[in-house]
Amino acid sequence: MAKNTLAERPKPGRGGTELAPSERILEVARDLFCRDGIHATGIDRILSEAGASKMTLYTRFGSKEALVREVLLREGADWRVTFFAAVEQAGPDPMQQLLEVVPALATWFHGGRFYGCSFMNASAEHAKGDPGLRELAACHHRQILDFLQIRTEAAGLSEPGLLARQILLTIDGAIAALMVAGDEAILSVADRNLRAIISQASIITNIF
Amino acid sequence: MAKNTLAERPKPGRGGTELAPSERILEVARDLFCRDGIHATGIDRILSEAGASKMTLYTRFGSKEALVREVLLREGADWRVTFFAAVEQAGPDPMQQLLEVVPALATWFHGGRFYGCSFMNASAEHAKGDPGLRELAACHHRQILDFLQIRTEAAGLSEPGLLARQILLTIDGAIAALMVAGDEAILSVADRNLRAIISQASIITNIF
DNA sequence: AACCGGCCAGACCGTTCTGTCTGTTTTCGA
DNA sequence: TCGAAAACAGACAGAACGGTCTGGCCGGTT
Repeated sequence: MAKNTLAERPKPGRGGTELAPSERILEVARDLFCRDGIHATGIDRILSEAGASKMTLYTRFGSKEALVREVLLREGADWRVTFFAAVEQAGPDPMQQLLEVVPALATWFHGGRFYGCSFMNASAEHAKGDPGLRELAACHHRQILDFLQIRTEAAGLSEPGLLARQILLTIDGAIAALMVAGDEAILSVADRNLRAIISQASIITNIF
Repeated sequence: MAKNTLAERPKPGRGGTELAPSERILEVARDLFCRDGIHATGIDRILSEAGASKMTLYTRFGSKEALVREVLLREGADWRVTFFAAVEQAGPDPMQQLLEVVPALATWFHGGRFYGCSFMNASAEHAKGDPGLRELAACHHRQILDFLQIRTEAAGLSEPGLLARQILLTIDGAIAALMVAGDEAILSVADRNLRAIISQASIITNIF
């Protein structure tokens, strides 16, 4: 009978906070997609770990593909919040904040939940050039770029837009290399690259 | 009847060169794995496009996983040959060769067969931290690093080992960003990063 | 008290996946 | 010319996949 199955249901919330089933699905899917890959993670596994049923998933999200999309949106948004906060933790000085970029990556990497950039990972395991995926990633990149450019402008560095893109490229490289190699030594190399790029923009500025 | 099926078999070689079935499997698998992803590419599709049979695949390679491994080895080796040749095409001067790194990436990108780094892609769609995959990627990276370091030493740049790693990180970032965004404008940003890094190493050298 | 929307359990469907196996045809060297 | 090896086609198995559907249990609303 199903009389006691619901009574034995795993407690949804720890410490008083109850998460809705669709929310648990989103959280579990995010973890599994990032850790093991999207195609390698089946619906059934997500649902069993989230303690949710298929109906909940398909009424709330519609399809696995739509779930992937929402997971990417959430993961990107959360990443930006965390990353931006870590950078701003360096203090009010924009230059100090820019130099905090690599330490912020280090914090992420050492946090134990580092599986690389979810947009890179998603792109890697889908047909290259997928327009929907490209759009999501472009939106994510655009917002990081804006955040960086505000700092490069405030720091009075030359060509702040270009410099922001240079810094973002350095971040991308560090994330990709960290995911593949899992070696934190890459971070010091990235830091050196970051400083070289910034100092180049500083030198040009100081000349004028 | 199967009397004429083999007679209608697609010609294996164009222009006189006949490839062995296992070779055709390897080539097709490489294309499909890189373009569409490993998990998204089924055995049957590889075999049908290669015009080979399952028995050939499983007697020669043993499993899909082993095929993936061989594909990665071959793809990495071929990439290095092509990339190194493109860099050396710049002439005998090591500094000129180092500056040719980004144009070499541009050639690859515009070649129409650009699907990003196969090691990054494979890592992205497998469990993060897979030791077999890490080893393959580390071997690939090591060989690129050696190639670069020979040039940074020959160019008389300071800390050539570190500089080689800085350049490789720049390459990784450019490849990752190119795969996700598909926008060649990234290449000019990468070129600027490369020059900043090299010029930093030059300045330090010239001081002493 | 009756009801209704949200959720769950799990059966079920058709498809696809990797991998095995049988039997036949081609190829090629002894 | 003959026989072994290689490669073929394709059926098959067992599992997993995404997705649909039924039926039942809840808690909150009226």
